[in-house]
Amino acid sequence: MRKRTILIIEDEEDLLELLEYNLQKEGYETLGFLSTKNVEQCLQEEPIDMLIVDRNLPGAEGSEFVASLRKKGFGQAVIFVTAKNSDMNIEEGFLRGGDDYVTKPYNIKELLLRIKAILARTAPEKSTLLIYRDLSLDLEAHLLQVNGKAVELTKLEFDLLRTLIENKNSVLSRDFLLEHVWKNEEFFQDKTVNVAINRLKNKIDPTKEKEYIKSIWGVGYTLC
Amino acid sequence: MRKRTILIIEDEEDLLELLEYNLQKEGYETLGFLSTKNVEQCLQEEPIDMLIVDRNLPGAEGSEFVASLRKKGFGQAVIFVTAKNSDMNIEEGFLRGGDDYVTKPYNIKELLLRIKAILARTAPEKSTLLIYRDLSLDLEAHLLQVNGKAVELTKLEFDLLRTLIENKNSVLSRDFLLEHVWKNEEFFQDKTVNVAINRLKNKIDPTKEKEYIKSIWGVGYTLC
DNA sequence: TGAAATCATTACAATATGGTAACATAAAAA
DNA sequence: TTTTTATGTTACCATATTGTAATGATTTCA
Repeated sequence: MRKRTILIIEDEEDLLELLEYNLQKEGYETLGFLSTKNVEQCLQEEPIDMLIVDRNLPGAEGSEFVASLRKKGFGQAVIFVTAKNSDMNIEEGFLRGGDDYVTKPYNIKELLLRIKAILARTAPEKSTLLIYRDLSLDLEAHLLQVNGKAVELTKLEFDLLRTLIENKNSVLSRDFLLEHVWKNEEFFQDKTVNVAINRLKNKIDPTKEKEYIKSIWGVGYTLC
Repeated sequence: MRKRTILIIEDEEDLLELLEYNLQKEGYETLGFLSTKNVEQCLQEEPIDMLIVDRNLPGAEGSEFVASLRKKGFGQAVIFVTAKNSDMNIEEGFLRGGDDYVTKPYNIKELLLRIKAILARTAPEKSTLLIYRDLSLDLEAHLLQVNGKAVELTKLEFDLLRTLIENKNSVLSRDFLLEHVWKNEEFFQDKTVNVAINRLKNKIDPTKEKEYIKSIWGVGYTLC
């Protein structure tokens, strides 16, 4: 399951750090910014699920910034954080596209709960991620990450690794693999599997330090 | 547009009345209840958009009642109202399916804003702008801007790009695209997709500097 | 220890797949 | 109508992928 990513804009460095620490402890990815600079670019490039924005930023009003994002079509949920507490300000925050509002000094536990509630509504998650050790296979994006780094696989290699992970506690015979990955056991030879496994190994572990795939003599292959 | 209907459970009659008055003034339909009795029947019969629930009801805990509703499949947004203010209680409210939380004595203006924000989220009007990197697709105006500059697309190209952006984290197979863009998978060939993608690429990135669309060998196409 | 079986690795050739241009046809516009 | 535009199809070529065979390494077991 992909981690939810939360982008935070907070000019007080201590507070930003503290917030990131707490969010990471809860299992979120965080991206901290001390100003609105570069935030838009980041939104275009990264899959952000939610923003936490201080309204009192040096230079720009946080809520104005969010309003401009909304105009440009960014739809992510936003929680405003602020020291201000008058009606006027709360109203303005909501009107400019905020989903929730927390006043400083805030209770971190409450903030976490609000985040959870909002994410449950706005980014209902699909679980297309297969994880094995530091391998993560995104079935929809057809993407493999090894220790966080993207590695390109061909369709065959991808299907092969997927089958291995889906059956990570079994040794898979070559016949099994031919049937499930190649879909046509009779047509191919056992050696074909050898070569494919070999190619896969080289791609996911070119330095051969990690030993993901083990061959069981006379039986087949398994993850180890 | 239909008025949004808010169901309120609040045992203090004065407060209930005041709240209903304020909500109606804002243009909502309201349904007031002094206890949880009959609420479920009402939910089945009326199109309710949101519930506002006092947690301190005589007899039942409001949050328990909501939890039981959730179990039965009612998905409406819930705002809890309570005099309590400890972490414990806030947490329990959220965990049991609340979307927001307001403590008495609450500021009616803030409550109204929270209602508005939550309704916007739970019954959203769909955004007319789709963004991907420096591509912005205006679905209503049927207009594409690449880095702020208008680019003309045919209907097919537009639908294709729209589908790609709407599924920007997935690799889309040619079959999927034929089904969703051409609407008739069987009638067309896979090659048709190739050519259409190719034409689209040439329009949004004629100099081939930006690489918006990537083909995944043996799988399909995706934004990158 | 040594032969047989199994497996890893490499190189090469066959095949599948994708890109692109050209053409054909249908639909829309003039 | 003619002209333009949109879009499906085909053909051809480049390239990525993958099966196979050959060779060398490793494991098993008598």
